[in-house]
Amino acid sequence: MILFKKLKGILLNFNTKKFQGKIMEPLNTKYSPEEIEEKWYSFWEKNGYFHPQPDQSKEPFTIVIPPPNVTSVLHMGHGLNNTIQDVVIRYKKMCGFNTLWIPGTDHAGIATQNVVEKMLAKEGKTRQDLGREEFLKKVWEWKEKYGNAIIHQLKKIGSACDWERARFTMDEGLSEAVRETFVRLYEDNLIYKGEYIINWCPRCTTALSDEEAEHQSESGHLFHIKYKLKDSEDYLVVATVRPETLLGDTAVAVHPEDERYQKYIGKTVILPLSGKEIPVIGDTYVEKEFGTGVLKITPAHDPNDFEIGRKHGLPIVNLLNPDGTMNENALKYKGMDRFDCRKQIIKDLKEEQLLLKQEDYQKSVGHCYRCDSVVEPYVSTQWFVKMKPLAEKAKQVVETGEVDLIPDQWKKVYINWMDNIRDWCISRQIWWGHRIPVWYCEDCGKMMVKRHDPDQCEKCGSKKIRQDEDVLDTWFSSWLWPISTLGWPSETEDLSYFYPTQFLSTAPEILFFWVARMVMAGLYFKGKVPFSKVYLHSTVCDANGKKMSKSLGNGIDPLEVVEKYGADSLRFTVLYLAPIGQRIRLSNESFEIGYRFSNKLWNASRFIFMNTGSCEISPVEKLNLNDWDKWILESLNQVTEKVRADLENYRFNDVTDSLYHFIWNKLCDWYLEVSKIRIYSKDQNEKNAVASVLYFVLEKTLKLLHPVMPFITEEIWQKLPNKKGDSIMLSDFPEKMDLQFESVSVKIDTLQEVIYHVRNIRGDMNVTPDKKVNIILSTVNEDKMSLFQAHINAVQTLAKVDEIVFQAGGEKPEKTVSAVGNQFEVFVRLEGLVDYDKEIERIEKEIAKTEKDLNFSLKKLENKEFVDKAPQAIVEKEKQKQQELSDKIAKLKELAQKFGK
RNA sequence: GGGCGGUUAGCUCAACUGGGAGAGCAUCUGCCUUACAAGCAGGAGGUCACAGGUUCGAUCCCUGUACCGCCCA
Repeated sequence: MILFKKLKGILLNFNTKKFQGKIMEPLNTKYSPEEIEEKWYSFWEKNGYFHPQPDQSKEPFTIVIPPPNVTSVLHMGHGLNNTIQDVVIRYKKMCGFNTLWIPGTDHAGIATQNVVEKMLAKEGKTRQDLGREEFLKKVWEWKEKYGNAIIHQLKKIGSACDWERARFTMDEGLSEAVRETFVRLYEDNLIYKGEYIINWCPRCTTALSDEEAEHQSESGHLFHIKYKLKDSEDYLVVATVRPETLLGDTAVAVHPEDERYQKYIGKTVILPLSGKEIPVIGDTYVEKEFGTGVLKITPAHDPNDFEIGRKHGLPIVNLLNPDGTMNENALKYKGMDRFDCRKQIIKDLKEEQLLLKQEDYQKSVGHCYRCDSVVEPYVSTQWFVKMKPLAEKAKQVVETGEVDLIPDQWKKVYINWMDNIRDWCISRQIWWGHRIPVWYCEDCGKMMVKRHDPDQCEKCGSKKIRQDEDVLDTWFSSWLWPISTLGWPSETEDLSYFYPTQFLSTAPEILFFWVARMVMAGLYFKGKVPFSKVYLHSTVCDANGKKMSKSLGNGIDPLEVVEKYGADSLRFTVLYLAPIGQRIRLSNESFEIGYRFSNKLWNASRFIFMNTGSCEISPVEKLNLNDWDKWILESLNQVTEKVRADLENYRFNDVTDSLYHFIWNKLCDWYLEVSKIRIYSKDQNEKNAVASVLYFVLEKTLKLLHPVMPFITEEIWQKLPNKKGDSIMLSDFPEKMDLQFESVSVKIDTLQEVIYHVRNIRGDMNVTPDKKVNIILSTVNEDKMSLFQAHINAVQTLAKVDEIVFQAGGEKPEKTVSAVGNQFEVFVRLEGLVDYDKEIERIEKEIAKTEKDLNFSLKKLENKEFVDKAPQAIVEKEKQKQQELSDKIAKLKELAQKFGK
């Protein structure tokens, strides 16, 4: 067998030499993505196809990439997201837009600092050992060395990004944008500094925004603790999930209408373990039904308590050091780690018999989104952006559809968030990032917020000024991304031409972090929404439906997939498997879908090249088309229309599905097979005609597929005799042609039905493909008769038939096996004896099936209400169906009777 | 606790505005037929989660239940 294959290869290679005419040499026998992908990527890049210039005669179409972190490596989520963007960019380019896709990276303050600190830790050093300036130098070195890796990995999957416009959030220009933004918002009273409760990561020792604290459900306990009343034997029982914070309690609260506790309001309780006296207050915030109905108030360590504390003027007692150990306010627990402290306090409460009850309870705990440590609600002085004024307009543009979220359901989520928006904590206690442009005078205490670094105090002239130590949240630079990458705050030509952008594709989890804030920034600083369409792509999961993540280690490396199956296979597969708004489940084997499809396309193309070398290719308009030609052109027309519509509606899985079935099931299974008749014919005119149609269809098909599979389509397209231009990337996306070929589909359906019946009989009767059969086609319908007569060849070739005899109705011929079609019968003549038992079994099975259908149809038609109320067309259809089924049953019964004798 | 999705063939998912459900993979049978065995031809496989309701008619619309997932608190 192996020998045979090898021989086949040699023969093919030998044959191809003969075919070197006006057509370039055929494709390699084997589809090898690695041999073509790099070649074409550098071809596109070298020729500047990714790098547009503002051109007033053309309409721009712009996408900004969601900038990946400099610390991350390409994962499957990027694979999917960037495939989607690339499909849109390439499609729009082929539609004649002046397209720009801006790539870039994000400095990822906390994450990057963590990486570099870990490196230092290996040398036994801390960032404090180096000092701020030296440390930042190290981070930049690291960034230059490793930070661009991810963005270049995007090239492997074919991304048509304009690399000359690649940006980084810490670039000079983008830093200027950040500073301008900060100062302007401060001047407009939208940025303020204040002491509030924020999320604190004790491991990163920095504040986090609400969005950066990820809440997870964990099993814990609800502790019932006895708080004794002052000068009394009476006591209150407080229920809490965090007993370790009780030393920071500054009140105990009950609902003012709670009959059990009303009388205690205004009294004083003794705080366990410390003996401190704190008041009992009344507040409607307390839920009477929760726990015991008595709430301890710890303003420094709970956001709700913080609010109540403010309302009641309670003192704030902070128990924690920035690193998560207990401070002096924790009295004898000072210096202990927060988690050890909890254990110790529970133990001590038990010993003093103050712990009355401990019940299981599911609690929600915040974790740092960068290092996963448990974050602490923590009171400190931070910088905030006032969100309400910005949110108002940002909400409106989504409500009106000026910014369209796809799929639709995200609108509600977005609007809900905007309605409940809270101020944004933007200061971070780290070194890597945009330093806050605020200076303080050491002499007079003056605070200055400046666009340019000052060298002295503007009030007292003192030179002793120092800049705020903190840096800004990374998202404070990424929310400017659509404007800053185009040059803002400078009014550049790029900005005025390419802004606003048209499309954004991103992961749903950063809808608030990033998308919502970009809308705010775009509106506030530029007066225009930053994009009109936002596509929130599917979540990429493993085969078990678990989200792929680094910590779970269940990710699939896209680069390994590209190496094994090729970028086109990766792209096709992720789109094919990602229905809009759903999860996408991937395993390593999933990519075989794309690979098999690539291989199919490759081989189909190879077949065409191999057999048409000597052909004269003419425009299809000049050809005398047969029914099959018309049918494939009509099918092409339909798929063109559908693919266009689905691309416009971002239904990427429908795009891949339509193309898959057109290419595989129509072009390859039928048209290519039937074209073999003419391809192998001796008549050169016939050969020329079919070759012309084949190339026409192939060229259009490749273009339709190019946005999804850029490499393989370019490789094949470049070898077409009928290509025009330098690259498929620059060609026009196919448009629907004006054809009037709808009527051929009925004809081809009938022919396919005949072929299907013969194949079915062959299968049932175990006739191997090497044995040709003779058949009799019987019909009283004249149209069908002439159709069959005109297409003898197709039936012969596709059903492996030798001789066809036509018969205008009448008796079933002897020694045949039969099948009943729609207004025709097929009789397959079998050598030797026909197995009558088997034949009668076949027919009876068919009768049973048909009768079931007929009964259903009759039941409907017997229903008066159906006939009266259903639309006329539906009733007609049903009647016709009933007629066809009855006819079929009559024929089948007639046949059965013959055997019954 | 609030919000948003989902439940269709053994598995993963489709089905445009209601008119007796499709694909890929897996499976069974036959086949190296001169593009492709990563292939071809044929077959089997589904009370469309459950219970009500609207309708001549419900996988599709409405209500409720169960289970799963995501987001927010």
